[in-house]
Amino acid sequence: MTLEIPEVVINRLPVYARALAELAAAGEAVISSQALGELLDVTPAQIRKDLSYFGRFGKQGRGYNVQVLLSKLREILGIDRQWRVCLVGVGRLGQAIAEYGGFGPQGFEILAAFDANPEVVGRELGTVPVFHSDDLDSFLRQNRVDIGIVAVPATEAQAVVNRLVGAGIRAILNYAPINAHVPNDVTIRHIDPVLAMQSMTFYIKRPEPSAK
Amino acid sequence: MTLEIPEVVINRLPVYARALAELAAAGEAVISSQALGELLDVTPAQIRKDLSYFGRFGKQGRGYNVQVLLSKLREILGIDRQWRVCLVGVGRLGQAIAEYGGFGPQGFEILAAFDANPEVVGRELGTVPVFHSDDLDSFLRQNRVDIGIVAVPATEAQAVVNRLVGAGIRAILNYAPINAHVPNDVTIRHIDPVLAMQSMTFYIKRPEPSAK
DNA sequence: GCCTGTGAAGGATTTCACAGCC
DNA sequence: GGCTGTGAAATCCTTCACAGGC
Repeated sequence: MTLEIPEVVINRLPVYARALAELAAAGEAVISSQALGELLDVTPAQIRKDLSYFGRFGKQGRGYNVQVLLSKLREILGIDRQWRVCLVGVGRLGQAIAEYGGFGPQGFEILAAFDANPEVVGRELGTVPVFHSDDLDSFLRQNRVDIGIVAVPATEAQAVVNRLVGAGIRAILNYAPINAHVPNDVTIRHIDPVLAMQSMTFYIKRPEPSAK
Repeated sequence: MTLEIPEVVINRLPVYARALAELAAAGEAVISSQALGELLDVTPAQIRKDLSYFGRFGKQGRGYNVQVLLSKLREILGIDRQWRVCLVGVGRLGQAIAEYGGFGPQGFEILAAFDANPEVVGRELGTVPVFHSDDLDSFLRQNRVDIGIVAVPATEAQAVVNRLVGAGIRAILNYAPINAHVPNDVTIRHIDPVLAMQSMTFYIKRPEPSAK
């Protein structure tokens, strides 16, 4: 039914939602695609087109009601509910993720973390208990987990992804510097600051010394 | 001269480079666009087209010499040299970034970090000295810094970006959850795990309970 | 008068398909 | 025979521009 919605569109919706949440917090009641576009460096036409995939949320002559549009977007994205997350890998990066305060308030609850290192197994990171990696599969069998976060070394990442996928997890946030393979029905996103840096240097490198 | 190269292409090159580095480390001498594409979930035609923006690096009938292509890509991207980086914001996230071992080996040297909190000013994070934010501008005047990393709270991020841009920095890696504005000649990349999570939930949310 | 929603146009990116070379 | 490099075709995405409602 719903004609295929481009992934680029889906990726922009959370940005819109975040801006709307800020506007709501600032007490703004209404915003036009023009004004929202200026806030986000996006053309107004793009915002309107993106939203039109999902319905008609604005009022001609007025714009969008901030609260209404925000709750529509939250519903569309599925961020109007609580999501259960597990974290695999409790090295420095994994610890930072577990103790990072940004997921909880957005509805992503990290239930448990897993690692093979006896130094961390049994500890708690903030409120996140750390279990042994061997217990990952049984944990996933006994608890509903929606999303997996992978923060293990590159060499182990594909194997961890495979275990998560095998246990039925359909969304993975991967911090390991590899291009992990997943089946079509699994969504994966990569967080890779080094790749981001490496694409920026292209633009700032001084023009070639000369023709060679 | 160089006809405009699409940004999507630039963003893929570091991925290719990383895979080639792994292949090189594994002792592979030659790879075809077909085989590289399978490794990376990219079509062979796309790899060939991407590379064709920059030259002719392959041999018909054989494929690409791994070492040669890798060093070409490193040169194209500008990751064949050392880049000087400063970090602004030494909260939990900033500390994790400073102590993260992934940048150094890729040629990104974090020279200094800045924060206003007296608890951290004067300390060292790994090998990174922490200075007071007030000293940021003078530091940037006295030292060549190519890239800024922003890890301050959302409320302060735009102001920090403005200071970096004002000091002549032309590439910024932003970890703050805002859409910072920069002039056209400045490149910015955003690292935002929450946005990544929020775009995945769209795909895993259960089908609507029913028609309403 | 202002601003949305949307077909249609335009532009960008990807894929095809094949000539040419190893 | 295998594989690159590349115009041309196909697809995808963005922007235009305007009818229609507030």
